Amino acid sequence: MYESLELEQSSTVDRAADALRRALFGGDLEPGTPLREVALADSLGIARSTVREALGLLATEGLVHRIPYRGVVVAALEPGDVHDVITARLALEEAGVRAWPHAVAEAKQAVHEAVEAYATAARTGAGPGPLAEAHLAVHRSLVGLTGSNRLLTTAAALNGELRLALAGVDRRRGNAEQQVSQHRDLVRVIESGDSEAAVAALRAHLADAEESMRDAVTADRAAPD
Amino acid sequence: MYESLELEQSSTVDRAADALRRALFGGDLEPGTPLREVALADSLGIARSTVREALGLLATEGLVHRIPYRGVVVAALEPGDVHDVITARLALEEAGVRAWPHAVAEAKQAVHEAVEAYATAARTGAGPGPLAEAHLAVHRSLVGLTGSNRLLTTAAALNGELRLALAGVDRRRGNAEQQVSQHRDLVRVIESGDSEAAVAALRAHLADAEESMRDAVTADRAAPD
DNA sequence: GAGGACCGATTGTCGGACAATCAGACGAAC
DNA sequence: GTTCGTCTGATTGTCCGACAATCGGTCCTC
Repeated sequence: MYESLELEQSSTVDRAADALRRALFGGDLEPGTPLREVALADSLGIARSTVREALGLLATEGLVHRIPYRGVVVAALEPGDVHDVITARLALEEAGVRAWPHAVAEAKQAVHEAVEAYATAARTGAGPGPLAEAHLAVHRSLVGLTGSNRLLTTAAALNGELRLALAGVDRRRGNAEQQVSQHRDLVRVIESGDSEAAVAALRAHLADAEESMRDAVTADRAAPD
Repeated sequence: MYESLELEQSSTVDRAADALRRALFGGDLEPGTPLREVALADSLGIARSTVREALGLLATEGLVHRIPYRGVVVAALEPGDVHDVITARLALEEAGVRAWPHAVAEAKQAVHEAVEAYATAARTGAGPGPLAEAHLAVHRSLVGLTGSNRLLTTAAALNGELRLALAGVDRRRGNAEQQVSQHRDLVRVIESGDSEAAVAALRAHLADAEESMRDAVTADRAAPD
């Protein structure tokens, strides 16, 4: 009885980390901007040690970099990082695609739901942030096909690193509907059961994504408005 | 000039985390043992806040679990976790194996060196700890074939979770030489260029490993000597 | 202009303090 | 006898203030 009840407890560190994440994804902070501990502490109204812990969290997520005795700076996605992350994502999502035939029904269902959520987000004209989130949720659902929670969490971490840059890409392209149909096609190929074709489609899709993202990153670097 | 020079700076947190890791891998701590902050603090001769940060590190590595207001306990590898970790490792190493034809020469070289190091470790009768480390290094070198640093770090994290249990397996089996030759065969198949055969061999190898590890974990659970 | 000594700013670590929360014991009420 | 409230001790979460270590930059000397 009462199995569905749940009460999430929120520590101050978590709330601080959330606030910082929102600020990062909001795009107010340029990559390279230093995050001063004392300034954040009395800006958030919490102690410096708590800020430190929150920043440590973000650092392990790859959203910021901590340099000893120099402080924490907003992570900048180098072009080389884009390739690294995309390679990693390909490995994870390819594993998911290959696992489709043996995947549990819920995981398959989750893929469809993620695509539909992405479609409605695009149709209703959601902002760049939520749209990017819905997009990445589709890719995460592919990883979910493997059935490994650990792969899912690493996929989420990788997505976190990309979320900022990806919002820029969507803003730049603005062809959300086309993006959605491209993902619909991808899922259709996956469902067909032809693993090799599905992997090839995924590879092409991610190669395309890498190119767009690399352009976005270098553009940001050239003209950081 | 002087490119080879380097001076690693060690923070107190890192040294504390290392000490705790050694204690964990040393096997003195049973899974489920609570790690009290104040006790560790004056046992290590450092402040409690520093201990907290070090424990946070280990928690993100999955070596310990932190329960709010309850403390951190040594992580216990449930049988379900074994499957989860092995599935994740299979995804990563399979990606590496498939990348063999396009991998850079250094990465291929690293695989051979890892196997040789494993062989000498087995031949010279290294202890269970170093032997397990050499074993896992071989598998990590496979992930290195993908060329993605992020995949390598997640592989390292997954290996960390297994290191404890794996030492138990090697101790139990004691057929180190046979294990080495099995890995030699695996690498030979990978080198052959037949990706499908290589993946099949890897899958069989990991399935075998999963079984051994599951047995070891359940045995530890039944008789935690 | 190269090298060295200072300086302000920031982080890393420490120690102590207090509130929040937990597990367990104890006892009262039905 | 079970359930519930209360209490208590232990432990963690958070805060605060302090100081040493380290960094980047400036100035000064030669």
